[in-house]
Amino acid sequence: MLETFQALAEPNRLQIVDLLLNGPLTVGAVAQRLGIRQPQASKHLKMLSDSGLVEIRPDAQRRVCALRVQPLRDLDLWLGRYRQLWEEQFERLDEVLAEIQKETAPRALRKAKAKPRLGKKTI
Amino acid sequence: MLETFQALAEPNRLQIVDLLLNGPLTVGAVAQRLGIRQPQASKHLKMLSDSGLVEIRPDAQRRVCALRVQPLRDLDLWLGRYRQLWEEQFERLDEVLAEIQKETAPRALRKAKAKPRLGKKTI
DNA sequence: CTAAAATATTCCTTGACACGAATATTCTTA
DNA sequence: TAAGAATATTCGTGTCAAGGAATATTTTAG
Repeated sequence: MLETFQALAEPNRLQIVDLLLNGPLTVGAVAQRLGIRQPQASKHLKMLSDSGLVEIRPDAQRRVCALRVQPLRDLDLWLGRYRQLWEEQFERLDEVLAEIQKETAPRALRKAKAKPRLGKKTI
Repeated sequence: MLETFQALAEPNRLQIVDLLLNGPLTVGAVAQRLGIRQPQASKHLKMLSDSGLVEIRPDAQRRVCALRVQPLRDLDLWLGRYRQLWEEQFERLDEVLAEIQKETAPRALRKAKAKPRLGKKTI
C-alpha cells in the first residue's frame, strides 16, 4: 500500500499509469508521449515494475509495459474502509456545519466561558 | 490527485490517516500513538492539512485533527477508471473457468494437444 | 561479424524532505 | 501578569530520489 502510494506520488509515473490504461506501450513510446528522455522513462518504469503496478515483458529489443491491476485492487480495498465515511457522514456533516455557522456567525464573539460544546465526542 | 498520493506516500502520514478513521485526535494524541515526537506530528499533520486530507480545528490550545473525505472520494473517482480493468479480467476468468469446467466435466480428460490459448493481444 | 535500434546503467548534481534539538508562539488559568 | 500546557517554527544534518549526460548492454538486421 505504502509502496503503491510512493510509486504514484510522482507526476511522470502517475501519468504513465494513466497512459497505460489505454493499452500496453514500449519504453520509447512512453518516453515520447510524456516528453521525457528515454533513461528517465526506463527508471520510472522500473520503479513502477518494482511496485507491481506495471509488468514489463521483453519483445525483441523492446520492452512492452502493461498495467497490472493487483495493486489497484488493493488500493480499492484500502479505500473501502473509508467509503462508509462519506456515505454516512455526508448528511450529518451538512447539519453540523450549518449548526456551527448559525452559532458563531450571528452573535458577535462574546467572552463565553465554558461554552457548551456541541455534543460531539470530546477529545 | 498527485498531491493526495504525495501526502500518503509517507509511513507516518499514512498511519495518521488510518488512525483518524476512528475519530478525531489532537496533535499530541497522534504523536503519542505513533510513537513520534510532537514537532514531527505537527509537520505531518500540516502537510496532510495542506493536501486537504485532514482538517485542523483549534480548540483552546490544542488542535483537533479530523479526516476530510473529499480527497478520498476523488481517489475513489480516479480508481473508477481502472475498476473496469479488473472486472474485464473477472469476466475472462469466468470464461476460462467455464471452459475448464466444460472441458473436464463431461468428457474424461483427453490428451489435448496444442490447446488454443485465449487471444492474448500482441503488440 | 558489424551496424543500428531499443533499452539499461552509471556518475553527477541538485532539491526536497524527514528527523532531532532547541526555541517561539498561543491559549488558559491562577 | 506569570506559569504552564499544547502546538508551531526554525535550523542543521543526512538521506533519497529526480534529472541530465554519457555510456554500456542486448537484440535484430544485413
